Amino acid sequence: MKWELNSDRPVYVQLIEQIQAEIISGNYKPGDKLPSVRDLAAEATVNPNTMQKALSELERIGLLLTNRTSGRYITSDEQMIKKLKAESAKNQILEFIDKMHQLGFEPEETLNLFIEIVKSHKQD
Amino acid sequence: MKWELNSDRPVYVQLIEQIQAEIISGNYKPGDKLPSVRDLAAEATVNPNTMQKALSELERIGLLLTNRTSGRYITSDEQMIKKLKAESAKNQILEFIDKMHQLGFEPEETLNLFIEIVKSHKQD
DNA sequence: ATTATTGTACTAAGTGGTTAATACAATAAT
DNA sequence: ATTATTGTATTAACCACTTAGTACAATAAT
Repeated sequence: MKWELNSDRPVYVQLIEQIQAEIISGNYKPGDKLPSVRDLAAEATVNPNTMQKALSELERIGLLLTNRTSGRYITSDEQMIKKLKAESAKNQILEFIDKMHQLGFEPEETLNLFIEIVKSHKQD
Repeated sequence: MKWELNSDRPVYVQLIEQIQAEIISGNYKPGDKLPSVRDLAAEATVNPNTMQKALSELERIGLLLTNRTSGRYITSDEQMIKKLKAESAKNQILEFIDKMHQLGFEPEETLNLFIEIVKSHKQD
């Protein structure tokens, strides 16, 4: 797993988002075992405490489960993941519409611009 | 002007974004005079230093101009604003596509979901 | 000339996130 | 039984952001 971290927002929040995205997108499958906190921290070049903070939060949400010393696992609740995926997508879209609206674009214009850009990117 | 601030990210960054959006969307017109730092700070219930920091940055970019004691003004360079608007929109769209891709959606799927949501929101 | 308003600068204190270093508890592996 | 690996907890230090309070310089308004 490759990590993309910057200092714009708390690192632990970015870790949460990226691990969650890996689960939602299916790169991490339900039931998969995660590397240890220390390994994950090393991989992301982050302090173990910071990684721990992110994992605890994901556990609180229910996306991860801990088996004391055998490690941490992705939830096997596929329904939950599916639901989370739909929710996340909707939130992203609404947030996007809102931001574009703040810039002065109505949804129709936004849609047209979006189509434009997708087209021009296909040609690459 | 109404302000929407949270503690997720530095306040001064959010101030920059929101003032910039007001200019781009045309709510602030080229050449318009801004309220004083103190007034803006009071309006946003933020410390004057924080507002000052945001305004300085916008000035550095060239969006604002200062006339020592007569106050601050929006740039009259309409071309610059227009350009910024196009750039901002494109960045928002690319960022959005990227986030959706991280969730496992290809641009086509994203487009369909987007259309779905815009439709369902029209019916409100 | 005086006053009020403007932007600007500075210092001190508080908070939250991050790193570092260390230690402990539980258990899988041997 | 012993060892290694796991998650977890604690303490101290550092840094960026924010607030608070104050002060100064320039100039528009009077």
